[in-house]
Amino acid sequence: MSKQIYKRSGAHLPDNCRPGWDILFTLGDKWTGPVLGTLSRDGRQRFSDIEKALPALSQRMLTLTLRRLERDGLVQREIYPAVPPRVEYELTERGRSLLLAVKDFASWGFKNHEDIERSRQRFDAAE
Amino acid sequence: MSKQIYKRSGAHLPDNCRPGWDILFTLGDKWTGPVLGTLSRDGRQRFSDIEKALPALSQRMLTLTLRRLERDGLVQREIYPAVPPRVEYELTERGRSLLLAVKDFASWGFKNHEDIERSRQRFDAAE
DNA sequence: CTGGATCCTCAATGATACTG
DNA sequence: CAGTATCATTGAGGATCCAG
Repeated sequence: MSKQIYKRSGAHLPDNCRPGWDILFTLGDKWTGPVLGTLSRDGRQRFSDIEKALPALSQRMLTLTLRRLERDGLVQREIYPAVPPRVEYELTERGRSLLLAVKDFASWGFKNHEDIERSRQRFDAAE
Repeated sequence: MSKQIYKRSGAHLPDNCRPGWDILFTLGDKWTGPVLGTLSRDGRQRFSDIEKALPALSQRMLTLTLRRLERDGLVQREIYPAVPPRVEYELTERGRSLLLAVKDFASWGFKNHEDIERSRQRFDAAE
């Protein structure tokens, strides 16, 4: 058995939409977005570079997030045998294509986030 | 202060992408997708109808999920004063437009889920 | 430097009982 | 019927220490 690096899944989704929706469960966890974004913006880089780019992200969560992304074939990991170790990460073709798709989707968020904020404030004020 | 119905947030995201990405944190929780999908497919309906359509969803989580969606202005709630109570839910215009955007994005998932599955199996087998 | 192993906390979810 | 209140579970995420 492989080590469990992730328990969350889209298993509760109806069969007919699971293939499309369960990627949302990957993107929905806390650090997948920032890590993908960093790799997209700054290109191939080392573990410690990503760490520096995202100070709030703990070492442990960076490792886990990268493993999940590697497992899904969104990120490629390359190890340079040396002392001290040197490991570089880079988006795969699939990873880049995902980011393009997300970007289109994110534009909905940009267009609507102010309205949503107003909606939330109205709702909270009404209680 | 309003009752906390949700603690999760995109607060850790970089300022420049938070407006676009934090909707993913709403969609990323367990039941938002199924509930939106049900409302989209079956149209306006009662609390108990949604419950029946999603047997694995507990009453409590349905209530919470609907409140969050209502708070974001994605779902509208209408109460008919009567005994026994009758409450109907329906997607708002904003909710429908979100679903359209998700649909486009989900097509990436449909196109890639088999490759991702294979990638996962390879990764798990390699351990 | 990379990242595995442990322990700990708390938010998300589930289960159950109760009520206007 | 449509919730609310409570209690239990559990898994994501954080902190720290250790190792090749």
